[in-house]
Amino acid sequence: MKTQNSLRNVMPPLNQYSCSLCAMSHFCLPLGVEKKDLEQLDQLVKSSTVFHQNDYVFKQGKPFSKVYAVKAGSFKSSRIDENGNERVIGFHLPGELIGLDGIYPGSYSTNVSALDTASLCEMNFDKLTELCGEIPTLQRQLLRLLSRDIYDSNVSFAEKADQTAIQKLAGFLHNLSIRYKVRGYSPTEFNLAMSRQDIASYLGLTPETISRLLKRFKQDDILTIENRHIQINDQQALEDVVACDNV
Amino acid sequence: MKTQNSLRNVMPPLNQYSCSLCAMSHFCLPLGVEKKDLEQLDQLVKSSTVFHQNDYVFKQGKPFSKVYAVKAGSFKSSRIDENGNERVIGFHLPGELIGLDGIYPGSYSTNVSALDTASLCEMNFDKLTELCGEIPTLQRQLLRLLSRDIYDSNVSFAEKADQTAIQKLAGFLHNLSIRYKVRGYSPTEFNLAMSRQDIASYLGLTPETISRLLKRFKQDDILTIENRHIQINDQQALEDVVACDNV
DNA sequence: GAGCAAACTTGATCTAGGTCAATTTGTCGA
DNA sequence: TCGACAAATTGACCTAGATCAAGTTTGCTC
Repeated sequence: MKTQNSLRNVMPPLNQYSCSLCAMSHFCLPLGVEKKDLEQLDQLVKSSTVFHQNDYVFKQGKPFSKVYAVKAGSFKSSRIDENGNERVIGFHLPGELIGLDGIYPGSYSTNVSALDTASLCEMNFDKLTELCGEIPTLQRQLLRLLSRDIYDSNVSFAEKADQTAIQKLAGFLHNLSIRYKVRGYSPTEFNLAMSRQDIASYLGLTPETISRLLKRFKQDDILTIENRHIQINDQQALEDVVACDNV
Repeated sequence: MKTQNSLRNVMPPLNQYSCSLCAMSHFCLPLGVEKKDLEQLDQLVKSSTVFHQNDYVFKQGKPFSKVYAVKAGSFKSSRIDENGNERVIGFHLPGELIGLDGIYPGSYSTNVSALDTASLCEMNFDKLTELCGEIPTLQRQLLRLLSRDIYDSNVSFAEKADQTAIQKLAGFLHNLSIRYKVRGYSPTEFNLAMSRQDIASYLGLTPETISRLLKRFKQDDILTIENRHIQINDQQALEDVVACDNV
């Protein structure tokens, strides 16, 4: 049974109410924090709030007070522009922190919603920073996670710059694959939690283009895709497309 | 004399060796920190390292150990891709922190170099985080500054998405103007510290396009520009271009 | 202040990906 | 199981901005 589940990005069991028992602790805030200190962290974490598809965690402009850690499933963050168009900023997988963009302005700057049935841990940010004053390793990890967001956006900003549409899409799929792999899911077979529209918005393309490019990948046997179920048949070819656009 | 200087983005005097005396303390780490605590911060800050045009602060891949605060002048950060092409990530003005992207990977992920004669304060990051454990307001401000980078990149990512070339350029100039204004420089007359090539790279355009668009702005009397000296004649028109592309 | 490389400008042409419009397919509530 | 609405696909066409190729300025070095 375990083998079968690991083929898909299904959720791990939700009945884990402690950081020390959580499967995501190696990606999340507890990384590096000693067991005895984790008890203090546990006390300020409200675990496993469950969300269903399209449920909002928070909306753009809402006063900032908490940060969230993805426990299972996926979330998307987006912003609505003055014309009412949604622009997807990112997708969040288990172990990733959400809401860090709200510290500076004092209010959340994005909408965050669940893409499938998913769960989060909630932490009061003021209490978390207090605890960071007492536990240096926790402070260090919080800073690392903030830095990761900066690092990731710098790298992807630079990479996307001169990429063609097909390179962007190949890079996106490869990135998803890596992130699933690191988390113990299959890197070659998973369900896309997001719509073509979401992917297009995130990559700065149109749904029509996504559709046409996926068709090309299918024709070249690089991947098998049916609706939102995707299987990567040739990971190397996907990487080759990212590296060079003359394919 | 003071009045004349304030018209341009000239550097403030460099002989300020204490955070409590620094003109940028309201944008930088000291914000919100009490006077008595600032003495401790002063002790770990190495002030006013001077850089000349094209001098590197650090290069991509160098082990992370320090963060830097811009004291005067401007810096650019960029990444070099596998083909050797430079991609500009951002421009940094006084009061902004540099190097925060290095915390997570443990090495700097960008090249940072001076665009003109400029100066920095250096801080050992481990010592800084230690001090944050003792001074909650300092910790809070460090977190706010990290969060600002995330916030800014989210917002600009979303904004640039559906913008035309002229909207991006108008937005860029308007943003520079605002940042100068906040820092007490003239918002309407300043020198562009960066080349057309740098602007193009940052906006995901070509130098040719930048050149043609600046010409349009000149023809429409929205701005006067001679080489790198720029004067914004109609700030409102600039904002109108950003808001709507049918101009 | 002469010489030269780098930065910038200008014009002509081309194309990747957007736009618009018409189907087709999938989903979900009653 | 049906019906209606949203998501995805497909095709025809178009345009913003890239590319390529000269020029022209600027500013730096000796």
